[in-house]
Amino acid sequence: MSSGCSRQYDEGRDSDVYGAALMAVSMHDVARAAGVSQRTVSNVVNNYEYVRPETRQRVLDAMAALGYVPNAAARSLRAARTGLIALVVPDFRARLFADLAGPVVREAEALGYTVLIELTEGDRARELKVLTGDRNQLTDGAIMVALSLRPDDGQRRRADYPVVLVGDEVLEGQIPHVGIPNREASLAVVRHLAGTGRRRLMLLGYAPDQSQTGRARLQGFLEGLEEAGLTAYEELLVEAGWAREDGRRAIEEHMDAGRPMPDAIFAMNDSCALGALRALYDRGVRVPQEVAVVGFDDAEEARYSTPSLTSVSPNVEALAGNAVAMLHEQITGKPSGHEPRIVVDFQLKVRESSQ
Amino acid sequence: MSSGCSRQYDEGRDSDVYGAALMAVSMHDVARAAGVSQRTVSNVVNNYEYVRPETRQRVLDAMAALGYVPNAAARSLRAARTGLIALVVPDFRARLFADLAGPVVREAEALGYTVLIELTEGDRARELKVLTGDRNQLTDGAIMVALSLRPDDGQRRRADYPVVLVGDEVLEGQIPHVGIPNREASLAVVRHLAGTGRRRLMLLGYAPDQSQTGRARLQGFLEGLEEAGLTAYEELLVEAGWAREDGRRAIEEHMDAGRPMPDAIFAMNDSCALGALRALYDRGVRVPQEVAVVGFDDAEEARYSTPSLTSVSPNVEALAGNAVAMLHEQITGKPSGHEPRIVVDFQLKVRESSQ
DNA sequence: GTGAAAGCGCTAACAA
DNA sequence: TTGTTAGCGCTTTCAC
Repeated sequence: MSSGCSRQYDEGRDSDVYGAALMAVSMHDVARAAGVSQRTVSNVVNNYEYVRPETRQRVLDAMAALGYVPNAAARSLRAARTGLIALVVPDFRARLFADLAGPVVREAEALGYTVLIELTEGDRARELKVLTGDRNQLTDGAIMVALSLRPDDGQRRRADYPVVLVGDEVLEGQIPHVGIPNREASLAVVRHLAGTGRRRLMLLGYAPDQSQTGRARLQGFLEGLEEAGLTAYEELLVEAGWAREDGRRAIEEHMDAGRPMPDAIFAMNDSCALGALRALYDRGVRVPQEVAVVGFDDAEEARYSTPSLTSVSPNVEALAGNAVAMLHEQITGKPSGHEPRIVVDFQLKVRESSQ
Repeated sequence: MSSGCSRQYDEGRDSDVYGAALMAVSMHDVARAAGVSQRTVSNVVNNYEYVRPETRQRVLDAMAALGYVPNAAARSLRAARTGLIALVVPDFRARLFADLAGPVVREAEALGYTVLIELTEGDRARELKVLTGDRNQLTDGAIMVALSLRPDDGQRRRADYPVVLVGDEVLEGQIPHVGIPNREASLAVVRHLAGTGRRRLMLLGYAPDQSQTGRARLQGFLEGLEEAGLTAYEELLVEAGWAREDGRRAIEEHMDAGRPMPDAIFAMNDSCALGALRALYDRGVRVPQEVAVVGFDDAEEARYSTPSLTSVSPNVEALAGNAVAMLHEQITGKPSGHEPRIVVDFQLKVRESSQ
């Protein structure tokens, strides 16, 4: 009962078609079938060099015959690492986060990791838990887009749980970080608009107590105005959320209130910009003839809106690639070739809405 | 050396800030600190009822003091299940797949699962591997959107690896499946168009050797025409891919070739429809006055295009919820309350493009 | 209510 | 080149 049977589910396997997903054939079973030791099977599975070809073949045959599949849990337990990394984002509805997932999965796979997804809904407690490693010891590390962390939360970080932050750099210098070139790109937008003769620029999506992202974009915007010798009109710093409805409503209210119109609108992101575009269309304001519109993120719909939307296109592949690479370095403990802080590059995609 | 020290990484932990992510404090350590047996710690961790409150508190304190976090690998190894399920999709760029991820993660979490993402790029070999369970024994099951499987691939399925297919039902009856109401919704679209006086309907995105999805939508389209007593014009069955550029190009070519114009276009999905919309706009064809346009999927951009796009909105939450529930039932081996085949409901969101 | 101990499947140190 | 074996951290059966 004990020596011959290494598993508890030998009986009733056929009837138990759906149960006990794991717990199939073990190395021990393969070893027995092939007439070798478990060690040899392990050697074959892990492509260990010094196995006689004939032995290897016998083991491979046995594996195929029995349908052997290595057990990840056992391997992880032994190796003290799971090969899993978490991608922690607020929400997949936000386009940029969904766009991040593909490249992250691809980059991770190239380094031998599998990616699992956690959704925080921007909840501070959940974001903190990632930082403090206060979850299952399931992942070797995490890439997180944090929305609600505060500057001093870095203190609470669990030292031995690798984390890379993407996006806002709330925890300056405390955690490795891959950022979006918010200030630089905003500057480039203003230069573009000023360079095509626009003089009265609106910043749409401003908020008094803003995210770092918002502040950086505002800063770049103001710097750009100054550089171009343009006036920063207070009534053209328009408060609004960053969703389409927000952009649409803000523009409608602005016009309804009879406030002076800009000749260019720089929205904090594409959603907001597209909402604005819609409002302008509804009111018969021609884009770009009367007002130019520029967004941020280069969401796919920016390319296909009517008119197509000029937008800042951050290098998402670089974002993902750097994040995964930095995480990998933390996990393997290798000295970092990357700086702990990286800002990826961007392109300004000039389209119909600003020409 | 052996009795007092249960871990090999006791020394040098502080210097080893990044290495050995797992392998932290074990139950054994907590037990020793709290002066109880490992069994008791386990009982506390798992909320076992019969633990004296005072003992429980002592254990909890020790856990907090040492920063204990349970080890998922060990637990999985013991339990013969990992609590992980895979969401296997071709690509996250396709809107619907990304939209699926959020609800799947949420539903899964409610049932105690964590979701990990695998990208197939529509590669047949990778899709097959999911079916045959020929990967790591890492997940308890998989939810897959398969693009390249063939009808008889079901044979090769590994009986004890739970899988639910979402979308196309290539493996009819062989694998539990949650589908999109392609035929029914297409029928509803034609009824809507015919009901608003349209007579010459184009189907955009037809392909000779089509996916099941395409065939079902075609079928619903044709049934609808027949029902409404309309003619199915062959030149209005327009071959095209389903991406925006495809839709745009197809319409451009159609017009350039001087082929007769429809008074309504039903595109196979929103991307394609939005491409068509753009082509019509560029050529000065008014939508919906001259031509109505309808899409499929109810992507977010459909709501915000100009004009906003009428579209079929499949119930994605239901899709995700049913898929996770069906998978869970397979995993736990419970008799299925659901049918092995489910088609979710839908809504036709009528917007400006068809009014 | 709690303790002792077996063993899940695997890797790797030690032997041979 | 291959065999033997000791655990990785956890759950759980069997005692007490």
